[in-house]
Amino acid sequence: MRDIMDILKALADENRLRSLCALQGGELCVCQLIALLDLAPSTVSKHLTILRAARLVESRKDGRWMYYRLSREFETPSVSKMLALLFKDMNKTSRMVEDRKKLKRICGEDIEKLCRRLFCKP
Amino acid sequence: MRDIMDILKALADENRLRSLCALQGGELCVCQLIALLDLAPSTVSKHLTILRAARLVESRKDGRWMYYRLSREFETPSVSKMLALLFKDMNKTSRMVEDRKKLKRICGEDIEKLCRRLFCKP
DNA sequence: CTTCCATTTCTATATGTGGCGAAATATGCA
DNA sequence: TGCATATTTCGCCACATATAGAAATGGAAG
Repeated sequence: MRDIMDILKALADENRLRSLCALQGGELCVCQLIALLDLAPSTVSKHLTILRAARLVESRKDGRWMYYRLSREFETPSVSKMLALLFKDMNKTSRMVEDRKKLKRICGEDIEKLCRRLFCKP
Repeated sequence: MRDIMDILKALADENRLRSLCALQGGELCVCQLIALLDLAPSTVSKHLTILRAARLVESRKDGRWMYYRLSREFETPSVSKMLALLFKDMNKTSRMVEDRKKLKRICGEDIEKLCRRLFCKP
């Protein structure tokens, strides 16, 4: 029950849903999600912590960058199917159509450059 | 997107989930849900308003009593399937097992008597 | 028409949550 | 070692939300 509530609470935020949807295309670095959501790094990090606590995403560290991806194994098969159904509806929304376009641009960019741009350096 | 968020936010509360699960067995009067959840009438009423706004439940008035039931038609077929999967997991939790027992007792009682007992009358 | 009463609406309050900025952490590189 | 930097943690604030109690609502019954 606690697990189910954690999952449902994790899903009940627009920016976390956007993050999950973005990860459908494969793993993303935190800075890419920051660029997508247009939120402070600390805020995005917090959201990702919540998603990971609910076991909806997994992370791996590669050098200076932390990559997040959708979990391979979910709490129960039901959760996996629920998420698939949720994505089916979500992916149709105009918000997600926009996000996919934005993400395409972000992923086309070199991560080093993206980070420099994000943190406003000379 | 707004609709999806309304549904997910409605699901992200334990007492609202308990209400939905309870309604799997058929419609219930507000006072029966009050007895099940053991919350103030105004609180339960608010929860039901949120569930109805998300179109997860429908209501019908019968005399002095208001009955709630799960919606026949959901926003999209995905929502209906999602809910079925959610119930599948939820119904296994000890909380829901308890609730089903409690509900059986509540439904065995006459509604008039239940209400009198709830509002502590002589 | 008045009273009763199940439910809802209104008001107040306490707790939870999303957001940011600053400081801490951890990693790569010179 | 020491510096640069991507991410997380911490502290705080604003706002949302769950809750209860009081007052309002709208049928039922007399």
